[in-house]
Amino acid sequence: MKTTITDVARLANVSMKTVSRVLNNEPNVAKKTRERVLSAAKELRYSPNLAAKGLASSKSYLIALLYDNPSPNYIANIQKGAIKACRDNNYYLVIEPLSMVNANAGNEVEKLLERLPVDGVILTPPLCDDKDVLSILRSLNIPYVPVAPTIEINGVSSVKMDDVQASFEMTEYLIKRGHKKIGFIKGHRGHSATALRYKGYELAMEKFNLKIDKNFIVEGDFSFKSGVEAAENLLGLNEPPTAIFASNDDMAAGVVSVASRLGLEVPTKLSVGGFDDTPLAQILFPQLTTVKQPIYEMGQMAANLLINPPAKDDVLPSYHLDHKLIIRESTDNQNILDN
Amino acid sequence: MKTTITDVARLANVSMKTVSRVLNNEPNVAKKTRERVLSAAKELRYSPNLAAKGLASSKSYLIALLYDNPSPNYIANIQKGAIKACRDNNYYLVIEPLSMVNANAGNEVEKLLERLPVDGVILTPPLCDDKDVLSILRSLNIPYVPVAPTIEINGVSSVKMDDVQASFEMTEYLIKRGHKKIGFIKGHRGHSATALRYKGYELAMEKFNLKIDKNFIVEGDFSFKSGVEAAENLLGLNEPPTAIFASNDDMAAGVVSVASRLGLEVPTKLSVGGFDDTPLAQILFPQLTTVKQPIYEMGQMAANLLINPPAKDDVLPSYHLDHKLIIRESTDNQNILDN
DNA sequence: GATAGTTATGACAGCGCTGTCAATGTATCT
DNA sequence: AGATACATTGACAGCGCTGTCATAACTATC
Repeated sequence: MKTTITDVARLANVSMKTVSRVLNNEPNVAKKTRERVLSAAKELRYSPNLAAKGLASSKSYLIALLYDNPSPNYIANIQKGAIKACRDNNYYLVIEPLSMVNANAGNEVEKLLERLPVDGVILTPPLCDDKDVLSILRSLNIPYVPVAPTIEINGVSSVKMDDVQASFEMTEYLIKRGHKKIGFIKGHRGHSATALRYKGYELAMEKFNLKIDKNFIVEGDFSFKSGVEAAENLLGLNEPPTAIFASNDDMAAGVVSVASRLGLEVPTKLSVGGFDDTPLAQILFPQLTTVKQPIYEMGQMAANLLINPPAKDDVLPSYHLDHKLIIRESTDNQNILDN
Repeated sequence: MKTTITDVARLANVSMKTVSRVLNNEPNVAKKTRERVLSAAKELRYSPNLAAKGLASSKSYLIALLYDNPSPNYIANIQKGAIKACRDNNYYLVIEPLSMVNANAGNEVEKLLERLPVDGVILTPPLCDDKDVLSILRSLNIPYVPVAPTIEINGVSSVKMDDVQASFEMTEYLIKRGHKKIGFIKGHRGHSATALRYKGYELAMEKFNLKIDKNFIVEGDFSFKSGVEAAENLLGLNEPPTAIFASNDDMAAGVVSVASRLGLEVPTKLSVGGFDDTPLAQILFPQLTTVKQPIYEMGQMAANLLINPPAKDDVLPSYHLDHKLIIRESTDNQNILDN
């Protein structure tokens, strides 16, 4: 039979309430008492019943992760991060994939959350910018943290990375490797990262006084196929770029595949940079130089913000987490410098 | 304020218990009463409090998904399936990634489940074959369903697919397309699917009286790299195969990449078959003919078995779910037939 | 119309915990 | 020492629901 708080109380010779105090790290318990309770709990292998705690305290110890993101890799990492934070705090993560296709994501969320009284919600893109979902959450009075949102919301902290800076670094890296003619493949128009990543490229080019050739900027849509088309476009130019920076790995993979077809060896004849550090980046030959987003960390931070909310009177900033430039085999400079 | 069962009872002019009966589809409620309660509940937008239900009924309405699988794609699909089943039954899914690396997965599971009294656990490979985990589950008396387990457990139903049959079908398909010299790349030795998939290949070859050239069977380990090596091996033979069936998509991708490097056009000069239908299969050029595992369905079935367990006196079979041969661009027969 | 059998309903306790508030113990200050 | 503050503890109700069991309202039977 499951041991209850009463058992522990009896063994430690204190009241239930005191046990509860100890187990929840409440103040005002004598050191000796605390130890006695702790050892009793340990001896009985006591662990509290979540439902009972939840009922009594009207907390659920549950965090929900809402997402509608086609990338399993992204989700998996967010989940891992969020789980980490939950474990560290004896919370649990429930996940709820949503599809915004049928356009009533708001409704779905409402039904879900009315039944399951979670203590907080993590919102991933593109859900974090969905007005319906946001207003439901507000009306239900459920705390939430948007991950990488496009729009900032007053009084709500969010977690994000610095796409501009990351993109800047990749471009700068290519430049420092000797490249001057750097093609850039933009992402999907609708996606907020698209503009930011291009901005970073622009800034780096400007900083090093490299003029941006209009022909070197091609529009993609984050798909492999669009990468292929963009690469054909870029590499078919009279004076093709010596490096191509694609705004995500899938498109970079497309570039690599075109280069291979054209007999253009990567990285000796063409450097290729990606973005995201998807598993693909390591599967590819050569392995892709890319930017690792702090996805895991964002998940962790988001859950943490929900579990241990900053005091109300604090500012509620957006937390920027660190990305990382991952240098692999698809970028190099040998030939460029020799030319 | 949240509406409670008492509010509904008052509005419908019945007792709480009757409301409870109606809402849980218990028998012995007069039709009129039922309708009255239902409309009252609807009017008040009532939805039950899970914690309270759980406490009173000692059920949690929570299913846990335990996994330690490196493939985000696999996990994402299992999750989606399990969530579907949960939603249909007003259950929720909590996920718990585990790492067996530190070898005390059993311990971790125990701690987790002592605290969170879930109603059932879904186990994915390789966790579903971990003796420690299984024995913990049994001792905690928590129902569980293994997904694609290697070993059968008495009295426990599991869900799986028929790897042998799937592999047979792929091989048969290649044969019917005119191929006689079919290379096979095996998977990782430790993985149970490895032997099964090879078995299917063997059976198909036998059925069509094709003898299996030892040189055509190469060992891989499910990684892209091993696919590359295997392909170099196979395509370097004096009389190379006209088709290569790799036991997963990553290795098949390796084959495609080697073929492309060797100027061997796929599928006109070489057909390539994969297994798993990962996202990679569609990213690749040409897109991969492969086998789609019923991952989603397995997740759904597993959750369903936990939520609505078959009567005890029923047999507890393993449920085999249907895979599907997905024919894309990497297999063809034109040239083969013309030769 | 009285009896038994069945169906429909409600009263009430209690699941295991925490919040509130009152009671006690201990330290500090005049 | 007595008063005041503060730290420590416990009694008790009640979170929102369901299980149990008693009761009421029917139906069927003779």
